[in-house]
Amino acid sequence: MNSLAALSPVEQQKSASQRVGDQLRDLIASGNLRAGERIPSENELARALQVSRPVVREALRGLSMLGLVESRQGGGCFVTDLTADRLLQPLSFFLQLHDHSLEELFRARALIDRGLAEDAARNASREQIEQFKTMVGLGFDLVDDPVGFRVMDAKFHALISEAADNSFLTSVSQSLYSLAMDSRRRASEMKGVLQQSARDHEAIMAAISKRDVEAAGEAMNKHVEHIRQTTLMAEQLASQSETSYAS
Amino acid sequence: MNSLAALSPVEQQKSASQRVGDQLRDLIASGNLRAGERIPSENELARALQVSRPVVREALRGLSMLGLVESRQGGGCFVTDLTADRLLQPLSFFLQLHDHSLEELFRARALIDRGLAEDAARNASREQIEQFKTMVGLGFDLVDDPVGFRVMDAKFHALISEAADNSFLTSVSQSLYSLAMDSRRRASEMKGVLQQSARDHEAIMAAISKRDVEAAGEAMNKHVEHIRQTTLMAEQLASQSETSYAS
DNA sequence: AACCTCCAACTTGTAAGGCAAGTTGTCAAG
DNA sequence: CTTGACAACTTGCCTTACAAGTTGGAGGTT
Repeated sequence: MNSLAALSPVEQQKSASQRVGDQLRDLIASGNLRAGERIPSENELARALQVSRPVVREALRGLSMLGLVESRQGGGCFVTDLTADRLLQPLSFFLQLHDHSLEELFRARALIDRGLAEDAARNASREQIEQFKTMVGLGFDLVDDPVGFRVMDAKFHALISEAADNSFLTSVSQSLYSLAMDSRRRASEMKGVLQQSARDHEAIMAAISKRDVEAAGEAMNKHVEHIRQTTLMAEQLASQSETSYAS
Repeated sequence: MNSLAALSPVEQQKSASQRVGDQLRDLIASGNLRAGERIPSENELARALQVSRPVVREALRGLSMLGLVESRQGGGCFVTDLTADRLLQPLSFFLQLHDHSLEELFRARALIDRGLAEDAARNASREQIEQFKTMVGLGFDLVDDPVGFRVMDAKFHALISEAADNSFLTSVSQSLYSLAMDSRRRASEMKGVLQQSARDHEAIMAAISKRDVEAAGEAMNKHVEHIRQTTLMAEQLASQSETSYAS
């Protein structure tokens, strides 16, 4: 019998600033510190927590990088609005790092948007379906106006999220959407791309208005697949011209 | 014409520690600092960047909270392994904060796990399918051992994630999984629940081994639906006994 | 009395120095 | 060759100090 198995790892107590940061984070999570609220000054916190000001500062800086708080010189430190895109910003670094996972992200978006479209087909109100119809009509008018189309496209996806009524999935979907936006911008300049998107939107709208859950999911799946293909194509073209420029 | 329109917002220069943090983060993102690599000491960085040591410390602390670096007292500061679950840890706070209704989270998990099961059916290797089979067999032996079954269950879902080979979705799925774990613990004590889960696992495994993508997704969907029902039921029972105790 | 100006107090940003605690590599003794 | 202790280095934490920005109120003006 190995006596090593009986040994518990040495309790590595976290650093003081880590503990302070955790406490403040829990205060925010539990609602004791609400969005926009002012946080006691660094000196007050230091006195209250029996630590030095640098410790408090490091903790606040950490929370600031996580998007939980925001400090204004001379003004004090405040809890941010705690919106989804702010809190999910570290996510974009993760994507930047593992950039080989573009395929993964498109797959994720396909899954999630398919689900959102299904739920939209289940829950959409009369007014929302009317909005879908006007948007689809508008889309066909904007196939030669990339900027205008992208604005409409964002609203279209937002409306689906709204109809699906799932704030968590909406947050994730929007993060994925905005992450691919730079690449998408290039792709939307290409010929025929927006035409295809307009047709896709029409198919999605038709399925939702008919309350056909499965068809809505399937149409959205195809839409994301089209976006994936054209976006990757645009990326390839961009990197090719880049290398030819470098050589 | 409004002359205000010509004014650009005051260039609010970020704080020094923020800039230092951004620089280090970019070094990591660009691969100049690789996973596990040692970061120059705080004093060296301070000299190199022409700032004071507290500034460097705050930057490193921020990156540490983001899960990018890890400092050991006396040992130095190192880039972490940069695994997905470490980098996506802020996500669990986000889930905790916006207490999205349990319904939303279950719906999200249903969507994502359905997709993972579909991809697992597409990609699973021979060895992984063998592992699935042994796990399913083990599951039926553990229907009277809630603790053992939960361990197996976690491995089962982890294996699906592994087979699906999508680190992003895996992280989200695991976050959702562990988030509902406390509630799940209660539910798994109930009669028949684990029996149903074992049968669900069998159906999922069968679909995957047959490479039936759609059936795998459908089986997983039903599985999550069963989990949802029994978990919510257990929650209700718990809250009922709680109120009766309080009165 | 209402309003404006200015300043003092407060808050965050940054710098510098110092000591404690932990790790690591080296070097000498066994 | 192994082992032990020591020295150098590194992070953790504290203190003090000043710069830069914000805020609110005192005091004078209208």
